[in-house]
Formats: sequence, structure tokens, C-alpha cells
Amino acid sequence: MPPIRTSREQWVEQGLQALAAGGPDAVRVEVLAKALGVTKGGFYGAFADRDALFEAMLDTWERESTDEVLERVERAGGDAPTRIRRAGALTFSSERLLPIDLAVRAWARRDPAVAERLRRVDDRRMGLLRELIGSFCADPDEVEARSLLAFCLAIGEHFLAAGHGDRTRADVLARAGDLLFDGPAAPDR
Amino acid sequence: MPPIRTSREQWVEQGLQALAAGGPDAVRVEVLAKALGVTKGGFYGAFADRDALFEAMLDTWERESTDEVLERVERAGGDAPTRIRRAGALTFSSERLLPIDLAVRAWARRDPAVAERLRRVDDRRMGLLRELIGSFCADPDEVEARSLLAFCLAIGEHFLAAGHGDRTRADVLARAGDLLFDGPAAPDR
DNA sequence: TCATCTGTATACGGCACCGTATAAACCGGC
DNA sequence: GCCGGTTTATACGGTGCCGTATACAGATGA
Repeated sequence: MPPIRTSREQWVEQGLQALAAGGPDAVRVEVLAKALGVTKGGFYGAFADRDALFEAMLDTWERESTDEVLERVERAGGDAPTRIRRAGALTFSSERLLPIDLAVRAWARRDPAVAERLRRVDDRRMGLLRELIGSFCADPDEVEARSLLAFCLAIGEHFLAAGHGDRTRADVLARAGDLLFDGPAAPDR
Repeated sequence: MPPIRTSREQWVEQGLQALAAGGPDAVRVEVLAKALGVTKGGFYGAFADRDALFEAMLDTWERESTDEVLERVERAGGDAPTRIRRAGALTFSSERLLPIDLAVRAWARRDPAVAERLRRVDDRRMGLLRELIGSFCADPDEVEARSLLAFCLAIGEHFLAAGHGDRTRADVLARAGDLLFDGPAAPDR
């Protein structure tokens, strides 16, 4: 028996790249096949149909975005702030995960099944943020508000087109992070 | 000569609704025609092609999102905080503008021409935020950081799926707004 | 009333894509 | 070498959509 020339994983990976670049409407079986250097002939041996590919893509994304990130973070250890920053970096500085994440977010606005998966992922991330911020902020309401602000900053930043005059986006982000991750009576710096 | 039965404005409006509901890929000439109760026959008298409709849609969106909002805000008057809150409400509490805004944001990530328009719109909005926050915060770097946080909160909130336990999203948003729109030495509440 | 002008319905060719069917290419085991 | 099973190339029918061409309908102005 010949080895599998194009595995399910390859189709999923190519599908995720297409999703990141052009949204779910850009995930076309024949286009993926061309990108893989084959025709669509083999696709329907690995997947029942296009929807089955979507399911597999979302499975992969969900696992990579939560379990794999958290596992790596826990293995590396460190205190709460360190762990959180590492988790954020693994997700939102990832050349691979970030564009997929943003595409899934836009997709979730018009597909309830995607929205439910995103909710599972985001709930775990919010849990981490609460853990970090709760380590220096006592008021639970304020912990929740700061966590939401931090999460919205990490996501919304990529959907915002405004400039900042002389400053760079990185400068402003750094300062915003200081505001969020300092206690309420922080001295001016 | 018969009156125009389906005006450019009607095509644009239907196109914006489709954009809001399903992204640019959902803006299909024949689908819009069916929604308007006509066939696509008349479309190509009003627009050269589908791209011309996109241009007109973005023109309308850009004008409604900036000039019309700002004009109404200035006409209503009030101090800086009042004007800003009114501008935010007109945009992000609008059943009409909000979904279009979010769709344009996702679209801008893969179309440079859309990204440039969004930048013009966002720059004006950031200008307003600086004006509000500058009215009670002296440090320009902090003004910029708080403005970015506020803008990211307004946008990112709609791309975030996480829940907040017993609290409602509105509760958490209100508390986050307090954090942003109070001075740095705000007393606990 | 009739010519005319304008927006529309309809029909068409073309393209991209989905999912199926079938046959050929391929490799491990005999 | 040959077999058997698996993967793939190719061809096909079907669908949905774009943009064009053409004919029709209805209001307007002579």
C-alpha cells in the first residue's frame, strides 16, 4: 500500500493558512489542492466534505491555542505574571496562531458553532488573566474589568487602524500595559 | 422616462446590510437584487461592476461614520466628556453602524484600500478620544495609552467570546470605563 | 396617440467551485 | 516480477455567480 501522500494534517494546515489569509470563504478545496501540488482527488478520501475539513481545522486550532500553550507555559514554570506573559506571547506574538485567531474571531460573528468554540478558548484565556491580575488586585470587580481591558487590548489592537503621531504602536501598547498591570495607586513613572 | 425604481442608494444600503451580515463575500449582485425584489438587470445601469458598488458602500459608510456623527455631536453641544460619549453611542450602540464597522474592520485586514479608509475613520475617532481624556489627564503618553485602551475596549468587546461568571458584560464594561475615564489617583469606589 | 427614453426581465456565455465516478499510478508483500 | 489495496488524476454534472446583450414595459413629451 502506498504511503499517504497528502495527510489529513496537511489539508488542515493548508486550510488554516487559507483561513488566516482570506477568511473561511477562501478555504476552497481545489485551491488548497493546488497549493499542495495535488488535485482534489485525494481530498474526499480524507474528509467527507468541506465542512468536515472545517471541523478538523477548528479542532486543531482549539487544541493548539489552549492545551499546547498551557502545557508549554506550565512546563516552563515561573510566577503568575511570568506565566501569563508567556501565554500571551505564545498566542499573540505567534506568526502562526495570531492570524488564525483573528480570522476565527471574525468568523465567529456569523457562525454560532464557531462562536461556541471561541467561547471555550476565550474563557480559558480570561481565567489566566484573572489569575495574574488577581495576584496584585484585591477587588474582584476590578480584576474582571482589568482582565477584560487587557484581553480587548490584545485583540482590538489588531483591528484598529489609527496612528499615534510620533509614537509607535508598540510604545503606546507598552504604556497601556503598565496602566493595566500596576496596582490602583501606582506612582507616576 | 420612468422614475428610477431601484436607486443607487438602495443598492448601497442592501450591500451594506449584506456586508454586515456576511462580510464582503456575501455581497453578491444577484442576491442583493433578490432581496430588493428585482433582478440584477438594473444593477449594471447604476454601477459599472461589483467593485463600483464596494466603492460606493465604503463612501457611504465613511461619511456616515465620521461627518454625520461629528456634525450631530457638535450640534448637540456639551463639554468634552458629553460629546465623546455621544459620539461613541452614535457609532457603537447603533444597530446600523456597529455591524458594518466590525465587518469593515475584518475586511481591512486583507484589503489595503479598505485599510486606508478605516485608518482615516479611526484617526478621527482617536482624535476625539484624546480630546476627552486630555481634559483630565496631563501626561500626553498616558492620554495616548488610555485612548488606545478605550478604543480597543469599544471594538474588542465585540470580538471577545468570554463570559464573566455572575457578572454581565455590561457590568464589566462599566467598571472598565470607570478605570479609563478616572484620573490616575482615583479613590477606590 | 405615438415616438422615445429608461429601467428592468430574461437569456446567454463564461468561470470557479463542489462532490462523484472511474481509471490509472503506486508501493509493500508474496 | 506480480497482486491487492490505497491514493490520486481526470472527467463529469450541477450550482451559483459575474457581466453582456437584447427585448420589453411604462411614463413622458410632442
